[in-house]
Amino acid sequence: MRIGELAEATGTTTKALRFYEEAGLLPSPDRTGTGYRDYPPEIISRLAFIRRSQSAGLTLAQIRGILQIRDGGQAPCEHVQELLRARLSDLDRQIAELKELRGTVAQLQADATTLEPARCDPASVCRYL
Amino acid sequence: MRIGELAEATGTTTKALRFYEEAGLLPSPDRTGTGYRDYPPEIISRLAFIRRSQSAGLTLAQIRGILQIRDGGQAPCEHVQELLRARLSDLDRQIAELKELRGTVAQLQADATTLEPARCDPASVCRYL
DNA sequence: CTTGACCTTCCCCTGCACTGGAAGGTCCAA
DNA sequence: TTGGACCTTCCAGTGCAGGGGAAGGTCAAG
Repeated sequence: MRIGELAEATGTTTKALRFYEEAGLLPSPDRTGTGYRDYPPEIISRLAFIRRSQSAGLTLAQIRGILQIRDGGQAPCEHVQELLRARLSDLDRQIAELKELRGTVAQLQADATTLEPARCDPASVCRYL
Repeated sequence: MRIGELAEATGTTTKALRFYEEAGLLPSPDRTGTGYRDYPPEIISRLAFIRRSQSAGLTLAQIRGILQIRDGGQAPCEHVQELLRARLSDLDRQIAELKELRGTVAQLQADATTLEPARCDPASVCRYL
């Protein structure tokens, strides 16, 4: 199948497909006599995997790592487990950071709506921050 | 004061100070006879404001907006209130998104540690994702 | 035979907040 | 006078995941 068909079948763009190839996530496909990329149907499930991985918040570099293990003939199970563990603790950290920031901003915002401007000092720009 | 002193006094770098000037957050300072930037001491409180704003999660573009209002002779109170409101709801949205993602990833990770590899289909790369 | 949709490679652009480094000028102490 | 620490400008790159668009080749229908 041609690149446009594949893009439509997988809900992505031809730009992204060429980019994935360049980035080592997709193998270089065969070419037709006139140089058009000619993909085998199996490539669709590979792209489905890429999309599932992305929606789990993995980066393309991490996904490439998994694919390389699989392409090397191994099962990437343990590597995937490790990535998921790391991703989870990273998410916990991010959420905690954002919650703390939310607390700070909420306080600033509360002050800003209840306190009177109270003679802002122009030199310090704004007393609400 | 020279740029290096100012950088040290405010805990930033000379690179960042020149960048802020270029980005319109700092006014162009006077120059010495040989072209060195020569900052007045008041600039320190402006930089303190920039740092406070950054730690509240505002972007440099937003901070520039506030500074421009102040430099135009107005008090930026209302604008700041609006920015904080927007920032707060944006944080709430981000936190909700991350929590949802966390739920997904936690489920994937739980499956990955409890389920046996169970004949992964190499064509779909990894059954855990 | 031409039109329009598709394909190719190529390079630059996006947002964010800087950082690194090169090439050259200046200041101060030994 | 020399050396090192400072300063200047300018250009390029970082990470992330592509997007935009130019210049040109190809395919099928009318």
